[in-house]
Amino acid sequence: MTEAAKSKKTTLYDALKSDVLTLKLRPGEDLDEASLSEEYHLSRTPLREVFRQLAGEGYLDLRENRGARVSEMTHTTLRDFFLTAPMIYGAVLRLAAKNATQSQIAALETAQEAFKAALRSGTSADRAIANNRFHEITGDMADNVYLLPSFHRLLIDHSRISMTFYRPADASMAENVATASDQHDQIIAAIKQSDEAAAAQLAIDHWNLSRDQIELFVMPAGLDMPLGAAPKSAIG
Amino acid sequence: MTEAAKSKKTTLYDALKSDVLTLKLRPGEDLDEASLSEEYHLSRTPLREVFRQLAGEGYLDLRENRGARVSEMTHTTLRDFFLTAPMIYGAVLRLAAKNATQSQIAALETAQEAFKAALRSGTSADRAIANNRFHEITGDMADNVYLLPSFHRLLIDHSRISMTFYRPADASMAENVATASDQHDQIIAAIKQSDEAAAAQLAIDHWNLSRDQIELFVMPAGLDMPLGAAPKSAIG
DNA sequence: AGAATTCTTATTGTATACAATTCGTATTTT
DNA sequence: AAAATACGAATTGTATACAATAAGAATTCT
Repeated sequence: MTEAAKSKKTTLYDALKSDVLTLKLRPGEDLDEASLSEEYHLSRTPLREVFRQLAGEGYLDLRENRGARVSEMTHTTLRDFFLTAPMIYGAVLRLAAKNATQSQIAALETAQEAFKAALRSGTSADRAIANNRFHEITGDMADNVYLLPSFHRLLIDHSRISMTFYRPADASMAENVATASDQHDQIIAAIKQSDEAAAAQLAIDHWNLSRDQIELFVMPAGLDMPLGAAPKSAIG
Repeated sequence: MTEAAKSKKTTLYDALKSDVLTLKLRPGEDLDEASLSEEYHLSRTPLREVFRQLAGEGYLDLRENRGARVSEMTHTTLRDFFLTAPMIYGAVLRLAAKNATQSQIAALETAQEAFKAALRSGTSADRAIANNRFHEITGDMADNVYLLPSFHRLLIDHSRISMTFYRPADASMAENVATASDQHDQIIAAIKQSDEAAAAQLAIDHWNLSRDQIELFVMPAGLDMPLGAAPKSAIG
């Protein structure tokens, strides 16, 4: 039964990660040991170990005598994110272009196919998970223990930010996502050619696209009102 | 007695961290749950939770059914370290110069005094811990959740590398350490003046100094042989 | 009534017992 | 004798019981 038991722990671990990335578990949300323990058929002891690990990786926050909650997204999150991500991801893709193995490249291509499939017929959550998987593989390629901790932390919020600032119905956003897919293809090409400079530049471009998407969300296209119409009350 | 119990867990946590940083626990060394449990008067349950947390922070590696060991230093460590550290630490000091509060600056000055005291009369381990503390505070100042995970991972190996490549008896190395202390003073000054560019440059300088120290270790000063003596074999 | 305090309940933290796996050793087999 | 297998001891993983803390409800006091 240990195979099943280990699988139970891994199942819990993977499920919590996925739920955090897709906002099924919201930032700041409390996690109840007892109910999760029952839900995943696992005692509290291994469950709490999983909590600790996820806290170390930045998915959860642990507070003394007050249980675990999903790590917060504060008002400084977006700013810090876009300040840091280009540097870290530029370095990651540069190293990926330098170090990627053939099997890793194959894995990246598979992940990109899965991402495209999610774009065609998946939910927003499917898309976020597939996208996350793609970037995780570039992290594997970079293979630098000092870079990866921050990179992984960035990927968590990248997924949560994408889930937050996306309206599937918005045409501009749909186009943005298609562009993201194109950039993935270009990233693969740059890595295949060991073109470090191109890979680093694509990292910048990729975050700029994310930033554009957020702008589309925060600053929607103005309503098509004729001049001289009754003014709408300002919000805020 | 929860105050004492919590303190026990914290004591274990701090002790293991310190032992890893000072190489009292060597890279790759196995940790025995039973004996540590006895030594720190703590049952295995909370002990294993501490292991998980330390693993998440990069101090330990956990292997399924095979216990915990101190995270390894491989042959790629030095290279990856000096490849990554200038970028991360440059960014950290830049943000520190931008964001530091008065109380943080006071804490940094206190840490620097402690570092100087360790230089005068402490052991190598004291020096390493004091130095680590100094840099940890600059991390607090930077206050960026995406940067800190990698920064902390770097600090772990910075300490271990320093402990490895240092001979107190070597005059050049002693001078190097004095220079490091001067650089700390300059870092404090740059932060006080909110001089981001200077802070970022000092980060570069500081790692270059570390690299010099390693070179002194790997390539010791030539013996004082008269010209015409048997040539020494070149290293590298 | 409002504030403070005590008591109850729910949740978190720890210890211990037990199950499962790994590792070293001894035995068997070729 | 070398390799393979099987056994046994030591170590790791999990469940459960219990202790300690925090949060909420009820009571008391002013």
